[in-house]
Amino acid sequence: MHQRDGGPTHERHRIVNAIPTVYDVAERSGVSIATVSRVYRSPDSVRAATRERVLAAAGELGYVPSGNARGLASRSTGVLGLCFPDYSDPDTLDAEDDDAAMLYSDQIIRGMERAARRHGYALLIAASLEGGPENLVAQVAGRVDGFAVMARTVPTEELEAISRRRPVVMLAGPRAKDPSLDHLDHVEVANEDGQYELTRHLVHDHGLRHLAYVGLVDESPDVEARFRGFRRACHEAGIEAAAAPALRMPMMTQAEGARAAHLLCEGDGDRPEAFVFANDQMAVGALQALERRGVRVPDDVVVTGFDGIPLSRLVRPALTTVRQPMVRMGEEAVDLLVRRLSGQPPEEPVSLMLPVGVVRRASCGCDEATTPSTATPSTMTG
Amino acid sequence: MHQRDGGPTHERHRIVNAIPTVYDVAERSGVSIATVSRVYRSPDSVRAATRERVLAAAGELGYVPSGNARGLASRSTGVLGLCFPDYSDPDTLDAEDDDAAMLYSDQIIRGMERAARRHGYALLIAASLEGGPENLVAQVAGRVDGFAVMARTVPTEELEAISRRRPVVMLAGPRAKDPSLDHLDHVEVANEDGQYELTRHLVHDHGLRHLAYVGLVDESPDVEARFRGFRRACHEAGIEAAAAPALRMPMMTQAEGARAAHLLCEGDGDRPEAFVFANDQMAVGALQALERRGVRVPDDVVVTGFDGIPLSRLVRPALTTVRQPMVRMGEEAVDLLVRRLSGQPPEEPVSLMLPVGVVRRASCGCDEATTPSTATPSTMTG
DNA sequence: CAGAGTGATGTATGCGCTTACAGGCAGCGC
DNA sequence: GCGCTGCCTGTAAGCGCATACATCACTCTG
Repeated sequence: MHQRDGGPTHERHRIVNAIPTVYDVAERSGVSIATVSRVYRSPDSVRAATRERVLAAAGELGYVPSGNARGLASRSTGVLGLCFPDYSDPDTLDAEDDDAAMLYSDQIIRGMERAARRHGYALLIAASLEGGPENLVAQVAGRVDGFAVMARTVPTEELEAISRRRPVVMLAGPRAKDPSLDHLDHVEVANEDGQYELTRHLVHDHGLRHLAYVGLVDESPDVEARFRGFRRACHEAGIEAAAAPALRMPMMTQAEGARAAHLLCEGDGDRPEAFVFANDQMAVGALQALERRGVRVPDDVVVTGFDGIPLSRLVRPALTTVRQPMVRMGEEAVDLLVRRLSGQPPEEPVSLMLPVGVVRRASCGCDEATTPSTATPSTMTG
Repeated sequence: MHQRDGGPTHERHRIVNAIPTVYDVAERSGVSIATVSRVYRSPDSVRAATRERVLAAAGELGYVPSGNARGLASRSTGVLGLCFPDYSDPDTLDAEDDDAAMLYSDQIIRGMERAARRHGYALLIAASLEGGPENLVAQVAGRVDGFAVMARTVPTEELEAISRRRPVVMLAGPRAKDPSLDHLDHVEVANEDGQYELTRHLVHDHGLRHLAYVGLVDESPDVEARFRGFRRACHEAGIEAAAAPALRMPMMTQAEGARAAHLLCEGDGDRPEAFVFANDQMAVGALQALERRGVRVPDDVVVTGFDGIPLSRLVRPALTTVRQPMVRMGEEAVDLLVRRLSGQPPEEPVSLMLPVGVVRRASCGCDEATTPSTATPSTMTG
């Protein structure tokens, strides 16, 4: 059936510019397709002379093994995937926030790519189009051995169906709000503890009592966790709600951060002593807005962020923040996937909570040189 | 041959946790596999009632079409690829430069991902491991419909063979130093003209005559082009070589930038009036080093960068630089690939040179508000 | 020198899907 | 009533590779 000697079924391969296949290489080097395959899969099992002939023919033809065929026959692709949300507005390609917004998912991509490569995998990435085709996950899922999904990127039910049959790890977000997904591996960071530590630092070490939390976007479990940490620290310090209000912003961009800064400054003279932002981008925006208003940081007001993006170190004053190990998150995700792929399926789902570190810099009044402290590393299973 | 009724050949599918296939869905919904396939490929060609049944069965089974099988049968994968160099040192995971170094390839990834998604493609990325397996390209090439390669990521001959049969576009670097690759599409930015314009700005508008160029790494055609632009501007202004020396650094990191700044400051009192860096990272490193030395920018010395990374806007003083449209570069690459994939093969190779823009900010003595100028947009074919 | 053992290669099948092509079955005009 | 036309569905043949198994040419052992 697969003879290459001019049978009409393979006429296509006589077309000049077709992509060469094992059959072409086999014919040209005078061996069978099995031998060609072996040259690539297990070179040692082929006599050296034969191998050379085959490789020479392959080189002349520009032959590259088809990943599709290989994957189909061997039932594995050697590719891992990542689905992440596309936060950016496609119309504001060169806008300021566009670049900055990139950092979070980029670091994860980088971490995953790096770890994947270590394990011999490539990485397939796909951002979910805002209101785009739902089949995104399916597209990815159908081409990879396993994949990671950033929280709230994919409809729960779809994810549930897919994840029944292949390894999926969830990134960020809560452990598994939805019980139908609690069999998934999961990687998150210690959002609550990190924000708790940072807030505690402001209260204890700097003696601040009037704090404002900014960035409580609904539906973001990460931000909710951070807010819980903030409230817990306030509560423990005996600061009542009135002194620790929260500002809910619709987005977490630099522009919103600037807007929030203005709002807080115009609050009838009782400006909070500290603006505690839910992420670095907003804090950076606020820093710039405050500079324009002539409000000095940290002398007049303390500002903190969350994430530890590179910018946070470079703005002036440098931003006190909580560093998230985003690259590592990607790496851990890949490690989990690889473990699932090589291990026996019946294994307990794993949930990793990566430690975060409070980074004390100038924007809270600390010296840049101060040693960072580490908050609550923890790993749990089940 | 493909009956699912218990023939021993398909026994595997009776195993509990196997990944479901068209056969399983077909059996469960009482149709043939062709109909299942049609439900996904051309839903309108299937009666609504039948479609529902099939989708219901698919949902219950957690069925996802195999991208491998689909790709094999339809001879296209719906995936585009990118091979990029991995500049980062794997041992310095949390080092400063690690984050910053990310920006260049990341922006391209982002641009490609975005454009790919617009065209219905996913993106497969793979960094070339330093001294790693050569088959990287092959791995990618075998799984995609077409791909982009960042300059000097892939051995020429390998690329030549592969690119004979499928679309490849080259990113950055010179048009095609190697004539065996001159059939490739190519996207680059106007490095020389950008650096020329920037240098000219320093000479004409700020009256500087003593400039030092930093970052002439050998083997980087982009940096070489920039240096040519620098020299051309100097030459035209009648500045002789002695007044415009060049410092060759082995890397283009922030640390190297800082080192370069120190070297230039210790040059026996005749410190240059301007440090012209080949990229933003070095310039940012220099900025910090100079601040520590108590050298004021731009009052004591002017500093400029190249790239227009987000940091450049946020450091103080904000960095005068040349903005490269890196995201757009990725998008253009994808557009070229898509065009090749949908068009008739016999089409002239295309070379795009994307325009860059001089961004005048505080580090050269300009106000941040100054309007950026644009250097030499151009597009050529052939 | 026969038979067992070994290494290199060929043969044949199927991985899960797409897609021409072929059929079945309505409704239509004649 | 008959053939025709369209619509829907089934049949079957690969897509390019991996791999179990068969084959073949030798070498080795007794």
